This record gives sequence, C-alpha cells and structure tokens, in this order.
Amino acid sequence: MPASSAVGRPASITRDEIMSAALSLLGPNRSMSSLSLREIARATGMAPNSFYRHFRDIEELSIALIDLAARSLQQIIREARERAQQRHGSVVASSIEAFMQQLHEDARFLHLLLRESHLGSAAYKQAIEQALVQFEQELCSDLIRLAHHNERPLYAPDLTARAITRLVFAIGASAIDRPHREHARIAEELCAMVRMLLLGSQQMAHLSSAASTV
Amino acid sequence: MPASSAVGRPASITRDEIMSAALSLLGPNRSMSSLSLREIARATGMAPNSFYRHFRDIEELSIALIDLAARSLQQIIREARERAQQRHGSVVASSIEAFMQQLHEDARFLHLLLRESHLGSAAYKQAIEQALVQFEQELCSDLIRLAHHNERPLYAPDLTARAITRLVFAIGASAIDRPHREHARIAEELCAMVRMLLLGSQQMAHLSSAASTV
DNA sequence: TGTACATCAGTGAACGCGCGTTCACTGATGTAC
DNA sequence: TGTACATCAGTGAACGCGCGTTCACTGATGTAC
Repeated sequence: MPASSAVGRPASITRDEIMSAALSLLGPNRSMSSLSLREIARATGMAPNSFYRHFRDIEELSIALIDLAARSLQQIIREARERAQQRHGSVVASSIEAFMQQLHEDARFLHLLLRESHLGSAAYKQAIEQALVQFEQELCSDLIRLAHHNERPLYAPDLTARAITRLVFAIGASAIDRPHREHARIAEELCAMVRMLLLGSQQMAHLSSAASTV
Repeated sequence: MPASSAVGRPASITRDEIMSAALSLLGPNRSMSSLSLREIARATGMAPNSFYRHFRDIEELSIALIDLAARSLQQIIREARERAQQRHGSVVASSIEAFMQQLHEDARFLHLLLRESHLGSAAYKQAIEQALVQFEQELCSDLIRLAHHNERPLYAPDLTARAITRLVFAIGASAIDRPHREHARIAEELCAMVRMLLLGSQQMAHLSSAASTV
C-alpha cells in the first residue's frame, strides 16, 4: 500500500469504494468484526487480494470507517446546534432530534459508533473511544457556554457531558432494533432523560455552592 | 439433545462444564460471537461433535450464558441493596459499589451483558434486552418505594430507572478496559451521574406538579 | 508528436487452515428379569 | 444376586467450505526522451 504517487498505473478502485462496499454490508445483524476480506472484495467487485493494495488489513479499514462515521455525525450535530442557536431553540432537543433523524435515515454509520464500542482489537476500540471523547468535549464546551448564558452553573460539566453522551449513545444503540414508528417516542424519552441530567447537575452545583458559602 | 432421562448411559460431560469452558474463553478481546464450537469443545476437553449432545448450537449456549449472567448479577445487586437498607445506607451507592466490585473481580459475566448487547442473532439480542428490562423494572419499584419513603416523588420513575440502568451499563462497559486503579474514581463519577438523574427527576416532578396545581 | 520504458494496480491460481456438521461406531450404564 | 439388554453419551474420521495470504503475472498508464 504505497503512498499515492504520480508514477505508474493510477488506481481504478478507490479506498472510498471499498469503504462504501463494507458499509453497505453492515446492518442490524452484521458488525464490522463479522465481515470477511473476501466478502468485502466481492461487494467491491474486485479480486480478494486487491484489498491489500488499499489497506493493510480489515482492522485498518475498520478504523478508517470509524473516523468517517465520527466526523460525519459530528458535522450533523454541529449543524443542528447552530441552527438551534439561530432560532433560539433548545440546543439539546435539536441535537437529539438530529441524532435520531440520522438513526432513522441510515443506521449504518451510527451502528459503527454505537454497537461495536467494545469488540475487536485494542486499536479499534481505542478509535471508537476517542470519537466518543471528542463528542463529550464538544458537548462540554457547549454546556459551559450555555450555563454561562443562562446564569445556571452546572456541577462538573465534563461529567455531565459524559453522562449525556453515553446515555444518548446507549439508548440510540438499542433504538436501532426498534421499528421506526417508535423513534419519535424514544427521542422524547431521551430528551426527558437529558433534561433530568441537566436539572440534576444544576441542582448539585446549587447545593455544593450553598454548602461552601455557609 | 434429549431431555435428561433415567435410562441409558448418564452424561459425564455436563452443560455446566461447557458453559464454564465458554465463559473462561471470554475476555476483553473475545466476545461470545467470536468463539467457535471447536474452540469451546477444546476448552471443555471433549470431541467437537459432543457439543451437540448438550446444545443445539452456539446461539443456544449463548442465551443460556446470558440468563446465568443476568441472574447472577441481579442476585448480587439485590443482596447489596438489602444490606444497604438494613444499614440505612445509600441504596444507589451500594448498588453501584456492588456492580463495580463484580466488574473488578471477574469481568466475564458483565462482559456478556454489557458488551454484546447489540451483536449476534435476534434471539440473542432479545435475551440481553430482556435482562436489561428486568433490571430496569426491579430498580423502578425500588425507586418508587424510596421516593415514597423520602416524600420526594420522581418524574416518570420508569424512565428514570431506564436512564440509570443504561447509563450504569454503558459506563461499566467502558470501565472494563480501564486499569483497576481507576475503578474507584469511575464508581464515584457514576454515583454523581446517578445523583444527577435522581435530583433532576425530583425537580421535574416538582415542576410538573407545580404547573398542574396552578 | 511518437515511442520505449518503468511503475504498479489489479488478478488467477494455489496454499494450508480451522470451521460446522454428518456418519457410523463403541462401550458405559441403569433396568428388567 | 447375576445376567442380558436397550439406551444413549461420547467419539474418530471424514466431508466440503470459506477463509486470509502468497506468488508470479499482465497490462494500463504516465513520463522521459
């Protein structure tokens, strides 16, 4: 797998094509770790050994897909938040809405991030964990900004952000197996859960500041 | 796999032995879905085809293991709660403590419940989902009892119980990969997160009852 | 512009391996008498 | 108590299969001249 070079025969199969083919094989009952190299080659329409021209092994492909999925979801949620801020709507509600919308439209990307968090090689798990931590951090700075704006401080914003992220991802993961008509209800419940976390975090900040000023 | 009968040669390999062998193969990088029948037979010390005398296939074994793990964890947490009630301690804190203790001692059972929730066959996923729902229900009735005792009602106790269960399981799942020395900190953080949910739920109950009595 | 050439993307054939599953069997056991 | 027998747990050998990986190759392409 040499670095792309100007000399020699140019590639007619692209990394993207292989990644799309792999993605198309995923589904409610198929995880990345259950895909074989030959299966991916078949879906791409190439000879099995051609795989090696593009990726060292399936793990490398998996990690590339995780990165793609994480960037894609992050972008979608970022856009949703910006739209919400412009309309002075609820940032939390519209993020969750965007998240569930994505789940509805095509679960494959989310599948990757939500349901394979704890399988596979150390490197693979680390790639997913890193993506989650990035979500947490982005949410954390949003929460701090929001808390400042509302004049309602939060207790340990990082912890709060992590709780929200993990909860949304956990509930989202189980929502993939539910029929579409339940998704609206699940999104509402998820909003209520996140509201609990935010209200509770505010309450804890209130309690601990009251204790420290006595 | 006939029902156990009084006639004929009695079994010298037991279902339990096979289940233990399978369990012993699990670990941070091995999930049930990655085990082969032959591998399990090897670990049990039997010929591969003997497997069929005890289980129809690996899925049946997986589901039996899920049931065992769920019952075991449920028992441990039930005991922790009873002990806490006798000592008038925090039911939530001691449940989480018992949970993390179990994680520390032997992650295998928890591994099964926490990390394979969304892989494998429909029947397998359903078995895990059912175990989670049972946890939620048990926690829900505990929360209702506790809320009544404190005279601090909760908003949608079932939703609150689900949020707590899913959050604890999600954080627990990622804790398996962390070194032991971090477990105490993670347990504390988990307690804070659960406190957020409970305080927030109380707050929401308060707000909605205030709204309805105006 | 035309041609020779080096590069390297993609391939067909082959390898050895571990897999799930089947078959016919062996022989230990409890039961009937 | 002793013996013949039916049952059935466990097995050895074999099957065909899909797998990851390797090798030597072909031939399309861009570059140098």
